[in-house]
Amino acid sequence: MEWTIQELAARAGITSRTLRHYDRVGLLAPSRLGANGYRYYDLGAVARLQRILLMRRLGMGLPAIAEVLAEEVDEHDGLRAHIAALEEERDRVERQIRSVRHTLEALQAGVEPRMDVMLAGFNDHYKDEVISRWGEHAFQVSNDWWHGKTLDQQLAWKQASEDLVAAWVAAAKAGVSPTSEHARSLAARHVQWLSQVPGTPTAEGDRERSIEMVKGVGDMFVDDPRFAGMYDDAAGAMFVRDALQAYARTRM
Amino acid sequence: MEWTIQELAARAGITSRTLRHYDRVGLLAPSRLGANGYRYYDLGAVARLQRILLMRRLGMGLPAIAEVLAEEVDEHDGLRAHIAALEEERDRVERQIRSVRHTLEALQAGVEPRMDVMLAGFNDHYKDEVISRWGEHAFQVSNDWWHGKTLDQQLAWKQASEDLVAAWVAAAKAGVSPTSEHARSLAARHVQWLSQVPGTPTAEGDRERSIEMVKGVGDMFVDDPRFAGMYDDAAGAMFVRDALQAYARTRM
DNA sequence: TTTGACCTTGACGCTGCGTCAACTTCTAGC
DNA sequence: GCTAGAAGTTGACGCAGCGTCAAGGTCAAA
Repeated sequence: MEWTIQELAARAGITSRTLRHYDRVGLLAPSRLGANGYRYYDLGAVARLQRILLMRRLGMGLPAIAEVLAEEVDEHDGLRAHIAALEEERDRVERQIRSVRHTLEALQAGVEPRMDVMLAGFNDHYKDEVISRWGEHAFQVSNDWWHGKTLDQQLAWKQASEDLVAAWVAAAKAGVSPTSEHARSLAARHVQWLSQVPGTPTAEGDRERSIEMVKGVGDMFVDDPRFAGMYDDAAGAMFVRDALQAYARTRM
Repeated sequence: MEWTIQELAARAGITSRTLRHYDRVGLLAPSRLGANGYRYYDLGAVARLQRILLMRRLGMGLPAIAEVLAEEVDEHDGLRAHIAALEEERDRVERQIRSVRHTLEALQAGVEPRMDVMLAGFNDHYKDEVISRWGEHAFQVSNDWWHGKTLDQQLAWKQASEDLVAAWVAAAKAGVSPTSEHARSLAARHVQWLSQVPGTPTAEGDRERSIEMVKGVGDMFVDDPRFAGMYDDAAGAMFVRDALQAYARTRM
């Protein structure tokens, strides 16, 4: 028994283009090639195609399927790995749903859903940076913490951050010295504010790493262009940095 | 305040390539274009970019985002539609997980996980065809029914289908007439077998549509190349068709 | 022999950028 | 003022998995 490309395609519920594609990428060659160039498929090819389509329906990529068919990988293990990947995908979509719902709620409450730039390091957006700066664990914990808050709690946190920024800006404009008592109290407030977030060294009582983190946060104000918009001039950012560093050196 | 492309990119946690892309596709143009061709972005552009990134993080496509920003679509409605789409995606992944788990079980039980071709019309693979032939409802119901069965039940169903095919083949080879009593009893058994599946007209007691369906199933044996492999020759398929049609005409 | 269905090989399109390549322009230190 | 290096620009290809023409050769039935 032998089938033409269209017959096999109809039988399998796919198009002939797909079969040509599989031929081209080496996934499924026809069992016979006519003198006219026509592709003919026998039972063995049909069986192989069925395995391919089975795996494809399960969402596997063609290279992965090719690997399995080449028996480089055990089929059971391949499927198990695939289940794990699917579960992760489902969880990702779950999180997205929660996130969009949250956004919608915030919009309906008349609040800007965009998180404040001072949250840098504590949301998904800055995930990579947080991980590289404070480790995977810190991201996981702080991210879960943030998403576990109610909208009201998030608003309170946002308000606190805005108050803090306003205080910093006012002090900078007033020409206060970074080592003055006022600057130190602002820095203390800043550290206090940061230590609310679980996963940070400060929250975990790790003094050595807390000091490093506070210094690092100070540097970010000057070095990181994402913070550039927060102050009218570079001097403001430098003031915050210097105040935080002085605090870290002498009060922590 | 104004930023260069790199500054804005760093601020937003994306690359300059992305910003150029957004410019090219008309999603976000720079607020100013230098005489040297450099792109400069102001606060308005930053705000627009933040809205873009917010929506993108929610998984929306760029054209959809552009629509929202063009205010052709209400933002709330857009998000609600997006939530619905995400929920559907999550459910789809859910179903996939169940399907793969099922496949793995079947493999471990030493059973071929590929459903029998006689199930055509009652599994995902033939979804489009079932829907076009018997409607969306039939697909939903029969698909849920199939996936709700245990492995043992599926195996029993599969065995019954194989017995039925064997009986048909034997009768065809024996040269039985399609209108003979033997052929009629086989047809009755076939209809009985099909009526187990909820969602079919037969199972739902719709006599008119049952007759149509049985005739249609008969036609499929001859017209549909997916059934071609079930019998050694075209005569076998024609025998099954004729027997089913005779049964539908006289006994239903 | 014609007609229409089916076969072939290109080649572009889609999504959202990543990643060279080749070239110009700005910035900072000497 | 010079020069190095960082940053800017516009192409253009690549990715996954085919869909979808285009242009032409082949086959089966009337």
